[in-house]
Amino acid sequence: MSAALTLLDESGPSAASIRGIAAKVGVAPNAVYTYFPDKAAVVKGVVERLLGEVDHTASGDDAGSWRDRVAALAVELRRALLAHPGAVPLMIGGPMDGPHALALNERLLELLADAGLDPADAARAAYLLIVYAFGSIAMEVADQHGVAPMPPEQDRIAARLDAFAAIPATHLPRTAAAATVMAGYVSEAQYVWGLHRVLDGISTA
Amino acid sequence: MSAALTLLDESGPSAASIRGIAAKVGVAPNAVYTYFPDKAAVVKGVVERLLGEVDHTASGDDAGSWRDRVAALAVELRRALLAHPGAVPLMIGGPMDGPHALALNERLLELLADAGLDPADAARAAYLLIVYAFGSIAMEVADQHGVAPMPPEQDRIAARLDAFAAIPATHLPRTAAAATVMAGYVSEAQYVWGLHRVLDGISTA
DNA sequence: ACCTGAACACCGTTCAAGT
DNA sequence: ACCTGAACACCGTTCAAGT
Repeated sequence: MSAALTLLDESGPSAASIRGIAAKVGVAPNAVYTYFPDKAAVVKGVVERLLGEVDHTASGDDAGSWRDRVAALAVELRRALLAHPGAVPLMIGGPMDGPHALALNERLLELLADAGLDPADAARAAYLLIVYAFGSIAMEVADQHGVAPMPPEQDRIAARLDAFAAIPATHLPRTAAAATVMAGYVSEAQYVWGLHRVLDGISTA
Repeated sequence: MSAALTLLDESGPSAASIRGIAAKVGVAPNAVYTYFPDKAAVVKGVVERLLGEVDHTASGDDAGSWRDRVAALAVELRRALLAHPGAVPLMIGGPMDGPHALALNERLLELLADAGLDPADAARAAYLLIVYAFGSIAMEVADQHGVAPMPPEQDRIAARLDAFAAIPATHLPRTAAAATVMAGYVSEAQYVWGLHRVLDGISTA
């Protein structure tokens, strides 16, 4: 059942309608209410399903430093979420308190405890990392959804350059220059760079 | 006209419907299409209106360090957005490329240039700060919208404690402990703490 | 230019009824 | 328990028509 849900947001961008799901499963719209009390519950199910796709073993059990392991987990999270970009906007819509969300948080807290942070600092640092990861991924999806079905990265860079060419360089000189700079970066590189700045900040806490 | 838009999302949480707006203005639903081509344009207008509410002078012209000025701007941004919590989910829905969004970005780049960052680092750092601020505010709104119309902070802390009391402490010991820790923090304090960790990270770049 | 009434193809959700 | 048909109160959007 919930398998059909993810199949749906693969096809449509924000076509996560109850009626659409029912049609895809080949059933009447109201039959969905046998399994879910309302649409919010369906969305929650999709979010949990997606978070379950995150491979926690990506942060190896004894691999490198705690920083590398946190970074690997964050990159794996991004990979899992960007596999279904249409579902990403649904995550920030409501609180993430399902089992898979909590398991991810637990894993993160373990890694931060290994880093030597006391529980209070680890709690705040974990929240910071989660805010950064989900915020970054959500903005990435928001900035690109408009061009049709997922053009390759190099084409999107060109599109970004075109879009920012309209920025009035005389009135907003720094923004125009920054746009040129950012257009040269691959999204994942920016994500990883920001992640390491956050990790730097946490290390000083 | 756009004044009526913000008035609307003050009243309703996500009642930003075209028909609802039209009713509030006392006009037929389709009359809205005289001013906006479609709903996306209306949303864009609301977002821009809200970003225009940010007081750029909050980061004083010659006050303290560049860090204090960036922090003041970020806190002012949070204040402006949380004044209309219902509109926050609309911001991450689409790209923010309006005049006020660009002006905010320009101001941020100025402050980072004052900090001595070269244009390339300033561009990436500005994006990181924007991701953090909007991501943090969006998650803050997402975590609390469910309890009716904005209970005071101290009540929400109690609610958070109740919500996390259900966390299985045996299976997720660190998450349970972290939840207790986080419940003791005021949202703005966590926001400012994370902001300074990000600023620490930027300083090391 | 600005507004209306009426209609189109959608929503989420409920209710009574069937197996 | 699981599904259906029919209906309710909504959406965003279009179109022809009025001033």
